[in-house]
Amino acid sequence: MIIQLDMQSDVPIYNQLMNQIIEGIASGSLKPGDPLPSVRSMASDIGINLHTVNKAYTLLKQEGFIQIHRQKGVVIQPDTMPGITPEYQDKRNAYLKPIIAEAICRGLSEEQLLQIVRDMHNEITQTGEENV
Amino acid sequence: MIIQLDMQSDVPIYNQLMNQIIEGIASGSLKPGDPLPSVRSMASDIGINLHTVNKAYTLLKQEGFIQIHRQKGVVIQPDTMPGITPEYQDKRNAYLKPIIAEAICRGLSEEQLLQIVRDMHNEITQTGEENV
DNA sequence: GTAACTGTTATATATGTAGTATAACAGTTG
DNA sequence: CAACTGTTATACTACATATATAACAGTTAC
Repeated sequence: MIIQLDMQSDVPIYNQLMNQIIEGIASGSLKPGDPLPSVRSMASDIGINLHTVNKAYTLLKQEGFIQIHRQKGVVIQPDTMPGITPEYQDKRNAYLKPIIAEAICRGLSEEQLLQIVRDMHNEITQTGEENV
Repeated sequence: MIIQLDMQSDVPIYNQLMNQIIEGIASGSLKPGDPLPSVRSMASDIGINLHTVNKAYTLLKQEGFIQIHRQKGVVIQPDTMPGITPEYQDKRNAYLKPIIAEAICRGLSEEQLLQIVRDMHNEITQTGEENV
């Protein structure tokens, strides 16, 4: 699990970290039950503070993507991954709508937009295949 | 042009305002050359500060969605709308990737995801038709 | 038992962004 | 001249981000 952070980005570090772990799960490079580094080692590995990692882990735990045990440490959700909740749908649509609206303004056709989503979907699901 | 703001949202007000104007353009309820309220009247209409509106307008101007004239006031871009720039593509993909990754984790199939995009695309482009 | 690790909590600080408030300037319009 | 326009400057509050240091409670290995 290689974490790449952009310190110049307007996206908060804890958010980038969350996204990369979620992308790791989506790609299959992180499988249910797989361990994640401790907050301290992850923090020193990527050169950030302990609390920033802890914030990302805590939020991922709240959303159900990981489990945190005193004994086993932090592991990718081994049981059932979080499903399609109404809160998730609302949040997803809220984030998706402005992106689609801007794409329309800039002249992207519906089919072009769908192709971008297809490409990105394949890019994610095929990335992890090599690492199996 | 009815602006609906969510003061409890984690999305900044100036950002919500930008998004709604962009959605207005995408839906066709705001057409090239259409005037927008002055920063002061828009601010008092929706009950926020002058500078928050000004920030949204200034950013929309920088991206090319509106024009600001001393004489005519603020109008929707009457000439060519901003196109598909490399910066836009990078930003769009950066925002799109985490959404798709989370959808995959939560068990959405590629086709389900595409259908959501189709639905939202139609929802936006058909909303404005009534207001023509 | 002690040492080294785990997540967790508390506190403090620095920095940047968001939002408001007030004021003024320069240009346009009626 | 009066009333509007966008624009700029300044000041302030509030909050989020990120770091730093420290401690606590539990687990694991020697």
